[in-house]
Amino acid sequence: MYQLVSEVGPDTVAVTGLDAAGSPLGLPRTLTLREFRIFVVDSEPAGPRWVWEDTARIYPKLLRHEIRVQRCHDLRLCHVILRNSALTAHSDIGRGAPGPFDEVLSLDRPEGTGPALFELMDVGTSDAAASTGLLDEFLLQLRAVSGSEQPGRIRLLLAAESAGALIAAEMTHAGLPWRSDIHHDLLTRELGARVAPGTRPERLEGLASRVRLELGDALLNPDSSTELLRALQRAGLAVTSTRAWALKDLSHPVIEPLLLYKKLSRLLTANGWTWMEAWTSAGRFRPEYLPGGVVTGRWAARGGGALQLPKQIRGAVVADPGWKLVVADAAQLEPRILAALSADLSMAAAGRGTDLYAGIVASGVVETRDHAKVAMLGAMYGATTGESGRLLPRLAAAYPRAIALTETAARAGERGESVTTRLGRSSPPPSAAWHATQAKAYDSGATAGDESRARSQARDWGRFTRNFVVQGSAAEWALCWMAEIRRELQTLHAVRDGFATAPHLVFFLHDEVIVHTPEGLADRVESIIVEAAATAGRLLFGDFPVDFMLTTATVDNYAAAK
DNA sequence: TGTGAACGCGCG
DNA sequence: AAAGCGCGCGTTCACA
Repeated sequence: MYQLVSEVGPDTVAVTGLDAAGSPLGLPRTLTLREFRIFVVDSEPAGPRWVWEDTARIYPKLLRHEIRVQRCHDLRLCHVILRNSALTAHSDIGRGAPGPFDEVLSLDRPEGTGPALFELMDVGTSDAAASTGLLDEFLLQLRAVSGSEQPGRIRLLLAAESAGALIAAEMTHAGLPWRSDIHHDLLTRELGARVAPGTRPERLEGLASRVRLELGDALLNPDSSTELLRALQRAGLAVTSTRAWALKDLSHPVIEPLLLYKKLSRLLTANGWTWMEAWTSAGRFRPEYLPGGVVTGRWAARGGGALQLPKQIRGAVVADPGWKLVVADAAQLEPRILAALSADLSMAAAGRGTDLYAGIVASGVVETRDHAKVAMLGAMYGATTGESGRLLPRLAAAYPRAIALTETAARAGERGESVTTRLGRSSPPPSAAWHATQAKAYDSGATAGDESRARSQARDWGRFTRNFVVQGSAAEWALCWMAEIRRELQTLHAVRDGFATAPHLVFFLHDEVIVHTPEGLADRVESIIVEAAATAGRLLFGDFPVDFMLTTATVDNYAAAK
């Protein structure tokens, strides 16, 4: 049922079989990684769940030893969920004093460095003690789940979160196919020939000179927002910021070269040659993903800006010869999630078999797709002004259940309460400073300033909780989608096949995945991805009739996907 | 010389 | 004045 794995040395693990209740079936066995590899291959047909402290810490090492597992339970990630979830608030984990699992150790330490959690547990460092520390935590987690009001949901969430951790490590291991030669050519074409770091390539320097000339300031550093703002104001432009959107509609000869300078300067500093050498090697981009890195349950990434990969350079993501990239993104994911969360049949119907925003237009709610989109985003983000604010009443009239859900979440946040996603991830409580500001507004001596500060801060938190429910539930859908894709991809090839021969996930961006696959399997991969979206919808929302539509493309390079 | 805030911009 | 959510990262700039 379960196999509890603890690291007891650089190349050894202790493994203990557990029954469904978490009771040990024997004593821990200490195995070298070579032995463990054989053990895993022999055990996998029985479908065990491998329980360990921290996937980000142990699994990269296993992958380097060609060890892959189907399922795991990540104690670190699951602890965070159970500790905060309203569904397990009455469990020992929910109520207990902070322990070693409340430290966010692995977020700050690269893989394989620093002590394992059990070493901080003050239980001794023998193999048995290491296993005992993890087992105690696992038992607490099992009890928290079984004692929850919604054990099915929280159990699915823990499984999905853990699957995500496996996928993240596997994606880093496999890497995103990257053609440095194409990247280099693109940089050279856009910026000019490569020059030493700290200096500007020819084309960029030319643009900087034009900006200086048009603003009559020969010493201006266009990278300094302070200097730039003063120079723009001296030139007679009524601006208070140098952001591109604030400049784009102004009529002045400096604007065109300045906006181009900003665009290219960003390319150079964020994804130029320095980035290429730091983050790509041997034809792969290997970012480090951080599952659970965002409070809502979205992933974050560290180094290389994996989740900000600009469209500008996606042409460098190219399938290997004889392979294809299957790119899929969930169309209008968050509004569909909102429709299902709120059981709003009208909104679900608007998205059935079609672009959801187009469906809103077809229902006569608003006139254009752009209006439908800006109104929906405004409803989910809490916009009150501008076009979005003006359109909101029409949306509320057409989709009262959906809009009521967002409003209810916002009001809860304004009162300082937490909100919970579909599967049971709860928002963090506001800080002590937040409560202090609220309390101050109710003091007898409160000033108008105290009151408006408190109101504004309450609304800020309301916008956060309003969005938390939708963004967090969408993240859960995406994790289930990806876990299903991963599981089904493995039916396409023998279990022993590695990343060099079998289709595998190589990229994930909130509501979008890329699978790298041998050309001949691309059609079947695409079907798997589409079917997995429907499965994820059923896992979260049962029979509620909401479509999760995808845009899919089988391409040679990522830029061709959109 | 190091540190952290502010700014700006990339992604969803 | 405030102003729609969530992130990471590079640069500048003020300050210890």
